[in-house]
Amino acid sequence: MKIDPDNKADLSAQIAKAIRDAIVNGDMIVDQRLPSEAELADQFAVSRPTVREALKRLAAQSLIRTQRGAFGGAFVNRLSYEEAYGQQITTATLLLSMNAISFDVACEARYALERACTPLSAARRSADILATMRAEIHRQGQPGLSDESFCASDVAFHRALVDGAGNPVLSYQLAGAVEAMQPLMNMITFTARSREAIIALHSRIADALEAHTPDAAQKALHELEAYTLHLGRDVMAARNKGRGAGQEVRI
Amino acid sequence: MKIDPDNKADLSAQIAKAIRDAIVNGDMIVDQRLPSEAELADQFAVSRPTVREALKRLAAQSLIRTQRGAFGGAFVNRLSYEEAYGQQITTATLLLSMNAISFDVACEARYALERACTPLSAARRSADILATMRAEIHRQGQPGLSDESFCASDVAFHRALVDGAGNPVLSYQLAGAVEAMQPLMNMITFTARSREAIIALHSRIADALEAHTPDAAQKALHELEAYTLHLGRDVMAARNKGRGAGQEVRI
DNA sequence: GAAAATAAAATGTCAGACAATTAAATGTAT
DNA sequence: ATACATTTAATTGTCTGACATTTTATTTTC
Repeated sequence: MKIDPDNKADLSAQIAKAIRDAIVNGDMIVDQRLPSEAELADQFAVSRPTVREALKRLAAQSLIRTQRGAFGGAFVNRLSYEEAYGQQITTATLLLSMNAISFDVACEARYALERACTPLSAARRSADILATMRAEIHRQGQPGLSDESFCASDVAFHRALVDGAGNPVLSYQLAGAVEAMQPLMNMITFTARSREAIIALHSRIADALEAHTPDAAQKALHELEAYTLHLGRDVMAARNKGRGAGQEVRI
Repeated sequence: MKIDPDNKADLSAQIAKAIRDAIVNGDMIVDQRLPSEAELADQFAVSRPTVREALKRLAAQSLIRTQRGAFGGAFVNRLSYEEAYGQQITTATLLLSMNAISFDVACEARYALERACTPLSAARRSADILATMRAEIHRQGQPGLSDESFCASDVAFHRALVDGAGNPVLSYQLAGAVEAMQPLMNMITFTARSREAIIALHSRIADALEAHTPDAAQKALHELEAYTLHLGRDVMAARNKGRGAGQEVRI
């Protein structure tokens, strides 16, 4: 791992890469202690600040954690689901916000992913998950609920649908997708009219899961996608009126 | 953004968070230049090495890029699909390799995600994608192909299936899932026997996409999942023989 | 034997310097 | 006047050395 060819790229980036490779390849295992900063500086023949920059890069990716004091140091970190969730959401959010993604594409991806979970959720949905969904539906029907709160509840509902599949890997993968698209979806829920229709479809989905009828859930989800797409296009059209723009939108 | 309360956490982490928030919230837009390291050190009332550590953290997440020389500096980076892919794959790989994920759970998640793409792929599959799939199938049938090469080809085939949906957001979301599970899948393709069955199912999937028959593709994918699961369980059983272990496995 | 003081090891932070790189500004020759 | 070379200034990259802070192990003291 100590190799460091004499190319002219950032030393700290090269060192970070060497250590990252060692971790990903399994040469260093979870909770293993890295050499101290001073020792690493020696090994790589660089100064301590350079080593520190490399370590901060790894820390930013949750690959290592550091502990101060005697017998402290940098340790290979076990990447938890929570940390991975967070990174996933940040990355997905930035990807969507920085690149002109058409509403259609984002919407399609979101519902395609959710449909992947629906059969599993219908088979396994726990009483807990169902209760969450019912509670969110009830909340969405409250008069005077702000747009932000409605959207947050919408996200919570869809997350429950995903979590209902009882597969943590799926939940991890989809959390980013669903949460990152919230700002996009926010735009289309500002009328009381659309809320009613959305709530009705949410109820149908919850009913279908409760009845263990995946096809019915799938159908309701498809209708929700079509309705969302329809509303989204209306909003886009209104937005772009007089601007002559296409469907591309910066969220 | 300059605020920095006097809590006792790492200064560089706090500064990184402040800048990251500014970027995520849209206070700083793509390609905008950050103040120079010296200016940031002034603003946050810390030393330049501390600022640099913060910037390296952000660079590790592809949030900024730096340029040397006059009129250089740190700039907000447009997160590209490629960079996001890479991070996704790294994160997913570590998540799976560091946490004891049962083969069943990983397998289920992978095929659930792929099934989400299949209807779209069947509707839109380009000649290009079909050609890729056919080429990979042909490659998989070559005698003397190493296990590693077979697995790489398998991954390429499944990526083509995903990319066939023609939705970059979906491709991004699934790239990590599919690639991260490669090591898991590697274990189950070491017999010539299983290769034949897998190739046959790949062909059926390609045929179904070409014929625009999503149901047939879905059915073949289901069978592939069942077969994969079956093989995987055999491998697990053989592995754990005499160890009295459960199904959990460290990849 | 228990509590307090001490020592040691490590990360966190700072200050100041120099090297390397890059684009703009300036100068020079054709 | 234009093309090319030189200088200059700004900025990141790196180094050295020091001190502060935190944490654990050890030693001392009662």
